[in-house]
Amino acid sequence: MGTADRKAKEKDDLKALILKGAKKLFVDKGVEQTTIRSIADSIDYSVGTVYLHFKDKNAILHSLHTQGFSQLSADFKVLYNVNDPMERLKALGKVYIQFAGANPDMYDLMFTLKAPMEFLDAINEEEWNEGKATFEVLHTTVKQCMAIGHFTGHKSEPLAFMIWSLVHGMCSLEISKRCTGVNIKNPEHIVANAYAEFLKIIDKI
Amino acid sequence: MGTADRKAKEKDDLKALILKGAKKLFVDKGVEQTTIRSIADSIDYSVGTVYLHFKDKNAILHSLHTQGFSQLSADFKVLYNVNDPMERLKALGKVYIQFAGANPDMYDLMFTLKAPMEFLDAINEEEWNEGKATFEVLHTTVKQCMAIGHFTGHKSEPLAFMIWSLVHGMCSLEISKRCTGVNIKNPEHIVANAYAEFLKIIDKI
DNA sequence: TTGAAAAATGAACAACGTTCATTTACTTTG
DNA sequence: CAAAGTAAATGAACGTTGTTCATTTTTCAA
Repeated sequence: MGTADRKAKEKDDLKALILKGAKKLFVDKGVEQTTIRSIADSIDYSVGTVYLHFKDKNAILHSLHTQGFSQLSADFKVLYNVNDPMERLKALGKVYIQFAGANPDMYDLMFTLKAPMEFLDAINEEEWNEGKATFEVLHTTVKQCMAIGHFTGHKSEPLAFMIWSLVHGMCSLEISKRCTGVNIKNPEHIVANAYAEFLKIIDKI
Repeated sequence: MGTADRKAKEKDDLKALILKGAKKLFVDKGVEQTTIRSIADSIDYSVGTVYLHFKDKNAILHSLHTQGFSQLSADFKVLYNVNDPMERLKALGKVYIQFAGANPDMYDLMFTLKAPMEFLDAINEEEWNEGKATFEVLHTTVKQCMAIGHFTGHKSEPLAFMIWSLVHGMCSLEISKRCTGVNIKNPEHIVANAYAEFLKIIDKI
């Protein structure tokens, strides 16, 4: 059935078009400006059409969140060239921080906002594949560091989670504007400076 | 003028009553259920009356956020008994994590949600006094640790921020449900286990 | 008692996510 | 080719939300 195939393609195309409009609005204006109506308007379709392709707004935000992880994975590609696991670990954090700084709304969606997780709950999905894959990159690197003699006396998984928390925490505090107004001397460099302290530490342990 | 004083007191009383209703709703049902209407209903006043005492919803949420910091400060009081700064630093993180675990919505409001910061922006307030005071507790403790020979080669402020980020990051990931579904072996203990790794580290550096 | 000032009200507004009866477009069939 | 049937698209309508403000009610000094 050629027509059925074409129909299926058109359906996929429209779904992609909706996501494209949603992504542009999201990146340009942020989450709260990304309404179903504004998405529909931006691609010259009605609100009802959006709901023919997405169960609800959480489904759209989950798709955007998945796109964000694709982008982060792409950013991680430069790490393939770094053979020394310790150097790769250091670079990993740096790339992560750069991603968060360059895409604060997307970062929020990926790691803070409830919408993507609510979508997973709604479809009875236990696993968070995007997060799992990303954590695995870090965890693997930590294990490789340990294999060549670093971090003795530590457990790889909690240590990896600690490192994730450390870097996530900095990004989170910055994005939610908790760094300014706290009497920090150079608030604009505090994340970089704090990360530098972390780098000193992992060379010592 | 006795009547004027009484009027002022009644005004303050009603403001406190609104906050009390808001707090109960916030703690019991979470942020999104804490609507102006539900607050007004819970104390048998109309929506308009709420707006006579608070500029907008952000003002209410900012007041609740301040109450949260009062509670956190109270929780910190047990630390006064801990004389050794290193032990106090370790206990500080523990109390912080316990607070976040016991009051996830309040923690979110204090350290993640935009509302309280938007309120400060709206009244042209540059400083975030609640956050500043809390960070100062940590920063002071870190400086005291350094004064007795720990953390040599580190800068107190970025290091303190790094520690804050580390602990905040763990709480944030847990509250936003980013720990489960990531294939971590004991997700229910990951925060405690990761904090244990941190404790090992600060003893080494 | 009265009238001005203060306090409280709740209907109304715009914007949101969401639904669904209706209309439009397309495909298949006789 | 026309008619019937199916799929796609529509947008008005619903219930909530934060917010406003003309109106009503209450308070209190004169």
